[in-house]
Amino acid sequence: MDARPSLLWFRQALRLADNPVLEAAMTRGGPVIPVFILDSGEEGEWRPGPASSTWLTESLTSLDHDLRERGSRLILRRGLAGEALLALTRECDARAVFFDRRYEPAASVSERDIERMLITRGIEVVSANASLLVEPDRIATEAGGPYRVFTPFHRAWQRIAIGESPRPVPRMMPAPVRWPVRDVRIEVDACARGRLIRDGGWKPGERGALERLRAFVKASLTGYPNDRDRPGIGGTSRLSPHLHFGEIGPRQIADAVQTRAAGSSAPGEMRAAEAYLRQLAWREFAVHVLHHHPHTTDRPLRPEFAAFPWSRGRAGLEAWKRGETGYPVVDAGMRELLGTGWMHNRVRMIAASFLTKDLRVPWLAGARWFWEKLIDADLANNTFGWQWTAGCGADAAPYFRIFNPVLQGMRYDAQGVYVRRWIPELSRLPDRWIHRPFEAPADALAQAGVRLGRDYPKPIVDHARAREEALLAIASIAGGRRKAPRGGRRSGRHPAH
DNA sequence: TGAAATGTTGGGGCG
DNA sequence: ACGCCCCAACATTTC
Repeated sequence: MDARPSLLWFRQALRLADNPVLEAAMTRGGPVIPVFILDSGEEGEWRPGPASSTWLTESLTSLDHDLRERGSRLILRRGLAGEALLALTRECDARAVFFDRRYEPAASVSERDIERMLITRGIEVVSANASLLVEPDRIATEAGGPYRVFTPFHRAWQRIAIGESPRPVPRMMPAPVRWPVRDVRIEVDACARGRLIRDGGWKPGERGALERLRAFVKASLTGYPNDRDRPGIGGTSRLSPHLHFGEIGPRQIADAVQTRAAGSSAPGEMRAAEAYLRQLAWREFAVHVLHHHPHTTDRPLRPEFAAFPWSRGRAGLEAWKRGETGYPVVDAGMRELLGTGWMHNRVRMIAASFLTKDLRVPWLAGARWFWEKLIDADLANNTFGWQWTAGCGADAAPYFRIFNPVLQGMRYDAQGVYVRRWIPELSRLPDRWIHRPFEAPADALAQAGVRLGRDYPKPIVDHARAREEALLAIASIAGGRRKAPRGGRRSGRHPAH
């Protein structure tokens, strides 16, 4: 057996259980030396923002801790990943480098370059998929191209993902190693826990991810189909940041969910499992689309949207960012984002629809704000979600699908639990008005202690009118095939206008 | 993974 | 008893 060490280059699979990269490295024999490299070049124009970086720091600390429990540790390096890996292979006399594949444009170009460079230097390179049930190149349409519609993608994905996905492998540990070099340094400092992490109740790292999965399967999976769209209820798994950094893998999640469903006689359990797995499919669809259309991080998938008449003003965007649009469910979401680095998915859709359609702010501006503030910021999912909402992406909602923030609020937060949590100044308003304080009679506002325009803003746009204008805007780029919407009346019943 | 406008239906009040 | 109207409820169409 070759006693020369292997480098285990952690990228977005920051875990020790069900990690095919670690498994491959350990199977190969010889010492395994774990390393993480902070290289902004891997991220291209989309460097992680402060929220995501905070999580990463915590996650690396956690991974290092887990490794140290068995006498190993995580080497951290800064700089170009290729150079750092080459230097480390020399310092350790490593013969091979193992890493987890990534699929974002910059990262996948980078890893190909690095692989080629290492091979020319005589280093063996092994990569593996640790992030997806189905990698983006494994699925193609009849015509051999990438999918652009979810439903057929989902069918194809299910055949592969559910049919042949092997059981996850248990937690593995690199054996204790006496480092052959002295100058490798761990720079992960035990920095103060970020406010977002603390206030959001998060626990970055593999242990936190597994706890979250177990709690979700036990307490919330059964109710998932009903509860997942209600932001006032903790009905979602909240695994998104853990998944993004690979503190847990989709195979572990699918296994836990299916095991639960198989062990139950209740028919609802199977339905719940399918509903949740479907969300994993959406996640992988986003990766599929970005992988095959790398320009979509900055440009619409549908080219006709390059001519869309976006609004130029900044005021709407700024009010949206602060959570001061005057539409409670939108503002609650934006404040949840600022306070915890996370936002319920239903509310993400509502808030994104409001920005791109009611305010007609370019989707990229919203995508950049989410990118900066989300602890689960993920290039494929963020890009996909924004283009989907804006109507310019894959399987996009037709542009005329415009969310009504009042109706959405009443439908999914009927008791106003979510709005009251994040907008306490409205908390004494009765349910009837909680999603439309601007329509509440004066005495109801007075009784609740709300002075509109002082305690809570008046709506910055009239939704009914904004909707008409958005429909006109889409008609203007539709090549004259679409007729302009009828009517165009103002609602006439809006106190703020 | 919409909303609003428009069309249809059927029960009940009422002359 | 009957036709007419109103309108809520639901379905369909359109944006």
